[in-house]
Amino acid sequence: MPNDLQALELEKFLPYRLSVLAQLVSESLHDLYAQPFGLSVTQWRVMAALGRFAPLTASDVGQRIVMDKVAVSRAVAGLMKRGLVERATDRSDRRRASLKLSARGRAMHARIVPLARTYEERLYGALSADERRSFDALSDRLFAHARTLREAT
Amino acid sequence: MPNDLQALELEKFLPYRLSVLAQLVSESLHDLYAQPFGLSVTQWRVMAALGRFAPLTASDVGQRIVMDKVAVSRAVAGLMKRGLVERATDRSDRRRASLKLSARGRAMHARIVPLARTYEERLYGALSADERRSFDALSDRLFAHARTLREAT
DNA sequence: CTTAATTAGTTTCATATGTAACTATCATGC
DNA sequence: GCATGATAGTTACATATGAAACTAATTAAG
Repeated sequence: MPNDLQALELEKFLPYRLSVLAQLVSESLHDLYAQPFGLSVTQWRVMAALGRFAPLTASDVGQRIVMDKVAVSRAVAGLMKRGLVERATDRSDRRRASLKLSARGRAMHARIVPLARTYEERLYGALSADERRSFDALSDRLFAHARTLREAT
Repeated sequence: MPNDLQALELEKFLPYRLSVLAQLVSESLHDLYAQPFGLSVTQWRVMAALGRFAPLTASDVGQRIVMDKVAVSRAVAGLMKRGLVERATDRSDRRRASLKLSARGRAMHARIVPLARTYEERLYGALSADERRSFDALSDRLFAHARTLREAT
C-alpha cells in the first residue's frame, strides 16, 4: 500500500516544500528581532512598510504587505501602545488615519533593518550571484502564476 | 524619511517573498480539499505521510513532515474521530502506537492525491522543464543552508 | 435633505497553534 | 527489584489568527 503510484511524495511536492522553506526562514529571522525588540512577525512587517513608505493608511499597509485589515489593525494597536507608531486622523475623511513611525519607532526600525539585511545576505550565501538572480526571477513567476490560477478558479 | 537607504524593500526581501508565495500556494491547494473533504492543512499532511509510509508512529509522522508532536497528536485525534486513521498500540513498547490509514482514509487519500498533483502541475506551468529543475535545486540548497544557519547560531 | 449603499477600521467569537506541564511506559544504575 | 531519568503522547493554558458582525464616516440616489 505505501509508496505506490497513488502516494504523494510530500518531500518533493512543491507546495509542501515552499511551506517548509518559508517557515524555516521566517522563524530564523524572527529569532533575530523577537527577543531584543519584542515584535511579532506581523508587527515587524507593518514597521517595515511604514519605514519605507512614509504615511500610509491601515488599508495601504495591508495592500503593501498582503495582510488583511484585521491583522493590520491589531499589529498597529500593539505598536501604538508601545509608542512606536503614530496615527493622525485624516481631516478630509475622518474614517481614514495615516500612520507613520514615531521617533522611537524609527530608531528601532533602523536597528532591525541591518539585522534583516545581514540574514538575507547569509541566506543568499547558498547561491551564486547568477543563481540568486535566477531564483528571484523564477519565484516571481511562480507567484504571479499562482495568483492567476487562484483568481481564475 | 521613507524610501531612504535605511529602508527595507520588503517586496524584494527574500524571507518576505518566500512567505507570501508559500502562503498563496498553500491556501490555493487548501481550497481544493477543504470543503469537499473537511480537512485542515495539518490533517491532510498527516494523511499524505501515512498514505506514503505505511505504519508510522506519531513521532515518525512529525519527523517526516516537520510538525511538532502536539500538532500531530491533534491532527491524528481528529482523523481517528472520523475513522480515517487507525491506531494500534505497539506490543513491545506500549508508549508507541503505529498509525495507518483506514479503508475510508485510503479512499479519501486516493481522491485527494490527483487533485494535489494536478494543482502542482498547473503551478509548475509557469516554468519550463529546465527552469523547474533549476528552481527545485536552488530551493533545496536554500533550505539546507537556512537549516545550517539556524543550527549554527 | 434623507435614505441606502460603501468604505475604514475595530471588536467579537470561534478555532488554531505553541509552550509547558502532565501521564504512562520503558530503560538504566545501583 | 527499585529509584532516576528518558521517551511517547496528551492535556491545559495562553496567545494568534480568520470570518463575520459591528461602528463610524462618507458617498450616491432619489
